[in-house]
Amino acid sequence: MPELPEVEVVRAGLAPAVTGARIVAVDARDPRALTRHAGTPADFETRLTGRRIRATARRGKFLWLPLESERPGIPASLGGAPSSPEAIMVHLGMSGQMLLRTPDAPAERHERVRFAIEHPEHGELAVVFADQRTFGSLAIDPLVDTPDAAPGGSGDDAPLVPAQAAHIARDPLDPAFDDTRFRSRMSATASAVKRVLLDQTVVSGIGNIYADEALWAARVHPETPGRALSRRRVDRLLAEVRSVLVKALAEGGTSFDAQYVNVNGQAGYFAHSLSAYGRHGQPCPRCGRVLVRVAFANRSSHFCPRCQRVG
DNA sequence: CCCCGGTCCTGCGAGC
DNA sequence: TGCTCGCAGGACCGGG
Repeated sequence: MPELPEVEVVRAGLAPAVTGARIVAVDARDPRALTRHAGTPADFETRLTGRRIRATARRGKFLWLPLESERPGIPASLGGAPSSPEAIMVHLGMSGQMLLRTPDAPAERHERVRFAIEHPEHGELAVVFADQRTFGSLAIDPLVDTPDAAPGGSGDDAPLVPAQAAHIARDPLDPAFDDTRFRSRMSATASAVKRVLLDQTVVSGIGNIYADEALWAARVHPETPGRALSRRRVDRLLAEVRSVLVKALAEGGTSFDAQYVNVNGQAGYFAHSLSAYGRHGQPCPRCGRVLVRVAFANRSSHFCPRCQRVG
């Protein structure tokens, strides 16, 4: 559910509170939140305590907090050897939340990890990772150079990306997104176009909701083989992908239930603007035909059988 | 190599 | 009214 717009809302919400803040304490109370962390929960806690957060960054649905390279207490200017760059990697999965709370705030219902931070201007805060379905995870991950030397993602100019996200394509709102590569990947596959949109190595940030919305807007049937789309149709689809992501971002993302919320626990408004997703049985906003839902790749596709045809 | 489908997890709501 | 079961899906992995 958290797709690009939702993760960007979270990143932008965290940015002013965590940029420049020092991590005072870490409580990794649920090891299931650290399944992608190479060490133990205790290792996660001790390696982060005392570190300073340099920035916030996002590529697709992956969010990370780059850390200052200086080791705690030993500035590089005083001869302290800088550690190789690393970041706190965050993936919200299906139901993960990053919440900003007061230092003494009671535990959240599905709280997994809590950071106590101290910001030079805002003072003490708690950053809480809560996650009902436990598909989300945190990790300390080394940062590696981007092959194209462009910034690793939105929010940070450094040409660095977490190793765990290095294989993920840039997202369609990234200025360094490669349209040509996207077109060639699409035209080279027999896979259904929707499967390609969901493939994070082709284009990142799109999940089931925005895939269905973009396909509806572009009048493309989700099962159309990628290679059956003309260049013109691929360009139109990519333009609609960008359009729907930008609109959703402007409305704070899509919230159906209490799962997706911003850092203050508030819902987004884009659910009211959905044209196809979750609207099966209701008329197509464009032609009036009843929208349908069909099983697709262990999830569902929602589309208009009149506006969206294979081929 | 390419493509597809199974798997993890928890809470909710539809339906009996 | 109370229970059970199916569904929601992001990313990864293994089989065909």
